[in-house]
Amino acid sequence: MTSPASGRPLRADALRNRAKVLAAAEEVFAVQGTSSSTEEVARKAGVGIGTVFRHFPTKESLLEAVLVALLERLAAEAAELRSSADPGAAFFGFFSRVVSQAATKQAITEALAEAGIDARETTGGAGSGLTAALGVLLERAQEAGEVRADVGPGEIMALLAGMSYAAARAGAREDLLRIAFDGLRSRPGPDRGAARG
Amino acid sequence: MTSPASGRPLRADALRNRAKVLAAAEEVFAVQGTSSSTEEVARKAGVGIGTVFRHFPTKESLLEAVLVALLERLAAEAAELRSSADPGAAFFGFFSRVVSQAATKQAITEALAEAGIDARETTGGAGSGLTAALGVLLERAQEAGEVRADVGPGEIMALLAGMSYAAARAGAREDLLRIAFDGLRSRPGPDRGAARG
DNA sequence: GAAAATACGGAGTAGCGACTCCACTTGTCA
DNA sequence: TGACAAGTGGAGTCGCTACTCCGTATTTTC
Repeated sequence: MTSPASGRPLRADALRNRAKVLAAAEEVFAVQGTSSSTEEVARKAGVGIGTVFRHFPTKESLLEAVLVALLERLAAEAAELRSSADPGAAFFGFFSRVVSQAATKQAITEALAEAGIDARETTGGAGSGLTAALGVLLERAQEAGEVRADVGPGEIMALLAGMSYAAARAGAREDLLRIAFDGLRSRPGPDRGAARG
Repeated sequence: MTSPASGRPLRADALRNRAKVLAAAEEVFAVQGTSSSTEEVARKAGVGIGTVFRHFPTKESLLEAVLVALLERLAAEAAELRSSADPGAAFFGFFSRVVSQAATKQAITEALAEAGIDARETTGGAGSGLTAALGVLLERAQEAGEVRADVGPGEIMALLAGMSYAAARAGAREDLLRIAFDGLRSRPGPDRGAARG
């Protein structure tokens, strides 16, 4: 992602500007939501609008780049916890961290929701790295008996997105996580038919 | 809401049109999201744009009217279940129903999220009726030992909004509800410090 | 059933936001 | 260091959408 698809590498100043735009976009989208204008991003980055569009030809492509960057960072964090001595704490701690970040950074919720869609369709999309890293954390926590055995990474991604959404709007983050975590820890009992549609 | 704040009651045709607009707005917002244009609503209702704006002077006021109507309907449903013989089934069944509706009707998720904000601030806003009705269902389920005692209506509203969001984007509705319901049923154990931020 | 009051429809206005275009600047390479 | 390629900035275009205005139609009232 540091050189154009066709031809030479980017010029030094262009590379610098690209990074500035990406950073600015991340901040603007995180705080004010993804419907913020491209001009706002350009202003924050200290470049002209033309420059933004040169690097990211549509708003959608800019948004996508930001979301991918967010997901990659989360995936890296998850990967670091892979060999933690306490798999339960690693899993639940990571989950909490993501939700608490999302409460102030709206873009994360959207990234998770999109990645969740990907995960369900098993398309090797943007979120596959996070899904994979999360899968390892999940598996280890399950082996340690800290998380019920009948859930997969896809459900966790969806739960992550849902909790992030709820926490960002209504507060009550800790109460919600308490409920979700107890649900994740509980051994599946006999089906009481409660989830009928 | 059937006569203007100042003066005479609405003319018969105006009353008719108001209802048509409200119904059309509900459908359009539910299916295509709340960023659909007012013109789309007018077309669906079979009236001119001028008529829409005569009844609802801003788009925001139209949206609010739709959301309030949705919340009132949900509150009425909840109220009907108040005297059910099986409080657990009543509570969980209602919860499932709302989430499964929200999966296809985006407006519901937004209404719930707004109501969740209301509920937390104890503002007697649009969602207070639903929060109250839900509170009764919750309390009865708690007395019957079907739901843990340490959650209140506010958390349930937030959970409802979060699950609706997740179910609408990522699917996996039943899996998510299974986790959430087990979390709601579980007796609160010793604090394992998992919900730290 | 006619006058007065009320409501309707939809062309028109205003403003915003994504995206383009090109004269000008900056970096690269021999 | 000069020539050329690459990149920049921001005024301008285009399309979309919330909202207004007013001539016409409908309802109510007496």
